[in-house]
Amino acid sequence: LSEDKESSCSSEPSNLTPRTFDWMKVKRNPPKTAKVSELGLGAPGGLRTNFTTRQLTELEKEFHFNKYLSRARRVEIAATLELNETQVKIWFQNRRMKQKKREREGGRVPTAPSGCP
Amino acid sequence: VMILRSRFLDARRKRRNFSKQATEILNEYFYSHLSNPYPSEEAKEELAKKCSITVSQVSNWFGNKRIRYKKNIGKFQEEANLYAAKTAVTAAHAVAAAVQNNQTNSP
DNA sequence: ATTCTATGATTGATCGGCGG
DNA sequence: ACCGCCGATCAATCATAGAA
Repeated sequence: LSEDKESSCSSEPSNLTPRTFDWMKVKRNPPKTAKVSELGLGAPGGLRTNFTTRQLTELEKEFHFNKYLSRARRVEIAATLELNETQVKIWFQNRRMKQKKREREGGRVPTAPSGCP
Repeated sequence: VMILRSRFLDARRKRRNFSKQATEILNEYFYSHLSNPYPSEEAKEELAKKCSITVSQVSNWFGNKRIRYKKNIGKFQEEANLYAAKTAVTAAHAVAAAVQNNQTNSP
């Protein structure tokens, strides 16, 4: 069961070993959203739900109003958009991360190496 | 029908491939750290500077590289050997230089 | 010009850690 | 023990650039 972890620095470059390290074995558990066991639907478990434009628009509107959601508001939004509270919660988390990312390195081009014809 | 796919105006529409040397630098790091290709924030910043790209782009590159590498290790075998040899040569030169320097300094 | 593949970016959701 | 958040990452997908 236990595999060797890592061997620091290799002193021999002739190591053509296609060794498989732990990070290559990492597997994520399938999404818990919409499982087959609940309703007799053809929707297989473990699918990345595609948000509709309407849902995204509403979420975006709400985000502009509040960056963080209260429990009550979350329940409300989830019901309106037909989503789980978890999905709404996660959407807001990801949205906040996205916001921060854009603020940090938003308006800037590292350099302008390529010409502009 | 054609409705429902409007991820309209995503930034990914205009995508520019990284320069050859940037990809070179990123691959060198990736393959010389194949046992754990997860650069720290500091390392990402350094790579970003050397490649003239943003830290996010460095993160994207490693994210894509890791996933695609493990998805099909065989497809990257050549590339892996190529960079392994390259770093080996670099290391050899470094050692040679050190030896030379050592001899001229302390007889 | 058309088809297929390589690749950068996006994003819903997971993992591990932290604090309340 | 439970829950939400953060930061990083995963994994699947999108859309385009480039090769065939």
